[in-house]
Amino acid sequence: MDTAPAPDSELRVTAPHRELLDQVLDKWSLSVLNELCERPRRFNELRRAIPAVTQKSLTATLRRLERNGIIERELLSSRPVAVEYRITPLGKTLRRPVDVLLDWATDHMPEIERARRTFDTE
Amino acid sequence: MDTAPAPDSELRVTAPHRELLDQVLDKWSLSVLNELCERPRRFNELRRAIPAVTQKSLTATLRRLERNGIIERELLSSRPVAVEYRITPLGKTLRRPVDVLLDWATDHMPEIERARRTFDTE
DNA sequence: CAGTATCCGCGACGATACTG
DNA sequence: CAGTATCGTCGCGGATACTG
Repeated sequence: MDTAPAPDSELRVTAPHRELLDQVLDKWSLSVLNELCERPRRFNELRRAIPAVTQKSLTATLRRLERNGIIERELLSSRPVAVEYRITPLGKTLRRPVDVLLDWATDHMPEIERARRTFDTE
Repeated sequence: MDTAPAPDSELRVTAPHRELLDQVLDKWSLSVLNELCERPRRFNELRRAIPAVTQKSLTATLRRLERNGIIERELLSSRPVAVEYRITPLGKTLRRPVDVLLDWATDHMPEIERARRTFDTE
């Protein structure tokens, strides 16, 4: 090899990585994941659980997560039509990284807010 | 307590969490972090290291990370003007969560690509 | 060298209305 | 109930030009 890379541990931020993170960590995905990690939900259950999301955005989020194999959609053949969304085994593996990230955010939020105030007032 | 929450481990996706993740995991932040984790860099060093980024976006990314206390900007009083960016202790704590996330992405990329192909062809 | 200023396109997202 | 369709807004990010 010529360019002698990787000093300690590489971050490897490739285009596919970025695209994947954009799909999986987008605005509503974490909230949806949160709900579906507890138990399967129907569409309107999710709407009620995440009041700020619109139909359109929720549908888009669900499709995106389904396409990436994170969640599953099952059409229950009942009277008016019912759909159940549940997390897949692959989706469950995403939980740990997300938890680590949210723990980081929670732990360092005070420090970050201090940094912001300092930055904003000088 | 009344609403008996948290079945296993809660995800806690609050608005501040989302805002923070948006600031810290945005399009170019991971690449910048990657570079600055190795060693401090000057502005144009970063541009060369991340060829796809524009001046404007790089500047914006650096400001945002600086505001959140993730990186530091030092103005070196040399002849033409030199600026050095380096990661802060707080910034270093972000490394682990990001690594976990990227490892997840790397590990599951094949499975995810399979899921996408399946979804797209049916 | 390290930015700032300006213009602009494009995709994300919301609001609203309609449907099998 | 679980969507689709349409319209409109807004802001990110790119392209380009200029500056201390």
